[in-house]
Amino acid sequence: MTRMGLTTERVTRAGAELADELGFDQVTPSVVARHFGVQVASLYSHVRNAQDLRVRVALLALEEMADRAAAALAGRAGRDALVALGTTYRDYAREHPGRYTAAQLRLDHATALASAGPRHAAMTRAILRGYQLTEPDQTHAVRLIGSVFHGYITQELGGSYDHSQPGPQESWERILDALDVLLRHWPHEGQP
Amino acid sequence: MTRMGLTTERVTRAGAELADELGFDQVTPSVVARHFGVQVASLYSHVRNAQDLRVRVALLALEEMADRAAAALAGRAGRDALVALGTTYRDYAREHPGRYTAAQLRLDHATALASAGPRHAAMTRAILRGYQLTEPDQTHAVRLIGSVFHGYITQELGGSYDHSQPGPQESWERILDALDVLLRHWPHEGQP
DNA sequence: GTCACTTCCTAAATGCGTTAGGCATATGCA
DNA sequence: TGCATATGCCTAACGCATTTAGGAAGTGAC
Repeated sequence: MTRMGLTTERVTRAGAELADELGFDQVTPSVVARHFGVQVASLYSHVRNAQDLRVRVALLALEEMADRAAAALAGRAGRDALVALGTTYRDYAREHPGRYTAAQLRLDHATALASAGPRHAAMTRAILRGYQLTEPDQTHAVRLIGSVFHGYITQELGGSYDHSQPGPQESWERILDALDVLLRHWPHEGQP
Repeated sequence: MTRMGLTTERVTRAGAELADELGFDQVTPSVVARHFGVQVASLYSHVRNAQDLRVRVALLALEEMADRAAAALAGRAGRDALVALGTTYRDYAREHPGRYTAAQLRLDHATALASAGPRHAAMTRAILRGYQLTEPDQTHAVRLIGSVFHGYITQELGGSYDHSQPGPQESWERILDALDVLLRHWPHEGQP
C-alpha cells in the first residue's frame, strides 16, 4: 500500500481547504482523514488533536491574510490604504470563508502573541498615520476600523445582505467613503 | 421516581443558560440532559435534534434582545436612540455571551422571517429617522451601524481588548460619538 | 542489505447524537 | 373514586467521532 506522504503542513492545508468547502466547524480529524483516504488515527502523528488542527488552520489563515494585507498596503497611504486593507480582508473572506472564520478562533495568549495577529494590529495602526490622530483617539479609531471591517464581512458572509437591495459591493464602497471622512474629521471629546 | 417536568420551553431556557456558562457550541442534548439529571433520549420528546435545540436558543435570544431594544428605544430619537440601541446589544452580550453568540446563528429563510430578526432590522432603520438620510444612503447607514455594533461587541467578547488600554467602555463611547457625527454629516456620492 | 526512523495501520475505550420501543406516572372522563 | 389514555421518561442499541496504545511496512543512510 502506497503512502500518502502526510505532514503537519499538508494536513493543515487540507484542513483549510475543507474549511472553505464545508465550513470551519466541520474541520475535524475524521473529515481530513477521509480527504486523504487514510485512517483517522494516522492524523494523530501530525496533529495533537482536533483543537490543535483547528488552531493550525487559524494560524495559517492569519498568516495568509497578513501577507496579502502587507502586499496591498505597500506604497499606499490615507484613504487608499484604508480601502486596500479593508478590501483585502473582504476579498479573502469571500474567497476563503472557512479560513476567515478560522482566523476569528480565540487563541490563548501565548499563541496569539506568536501568531500574525500583532501584524494585523500594526497594519491597522499604520493606516492611521495618514490621518491626524493622537493617542487615545488613535486606539479608538483602530477599534472602530476593526469593528467595521469585521462586522461588515461577518454579516455579508452570514447572508444578511442576501435578500435586500442595494448589493453589498455598493454599501461597502460607501461605508469606506464614510469611514475615511470620519477619520479625517474625527470628533474631539466634545463633538460639534 | 419523580418527574422532571420538562417542556420545550424549559429545555430551551436551560440551553440558553448553559450557553452563557459554557459557550454556545457546548449546547448539546447531552449537556442539557445532564443539567436536568435526565437521560439524553428524554430530550427528544421536546426537541427534534441538536440543531433544533440550538435554533430555539437562537430564537429566544433574538426575542429577548428585541424586547430589550424596543424598551430602550421608547421615547428616544437621534443620538440618544443610537446609544440606547447599541448599548442594549452590548450589555446583553456581556450579560449573556452565549445567547448573543446564539443570535448570530444562520437561520434558514423561513425561520429568519418568523424570528425577531425583522424587528431588529426595523429598529435600526427607525433610528435613522432622527437623521436626514434618503434611500440608498439609508440602507448603507443601516449596514454600517449593524457592522459597528456587531463588530465591536464580537471583538470585545472575543477578548481583543483585554490586554490593551484604554478600556472598552471608553472606546465604545467615543465610537458612538463618532458614529453620531458621521450620520449627521453623511458624505454624499462625491465626498468632501 | 541492514538499521533506524517514520508513516500508517489495527484495535479498543469512551462519549455523543439519534431512533425504537417500553414502563409508569399524571390527567381526563365516567 | 376508578379506569383509560396520553405522554414523560426510561432502557437498549446503532453509527459515528475523538483519542490512545502498540504493531507492521515503507523510506533513507550507511
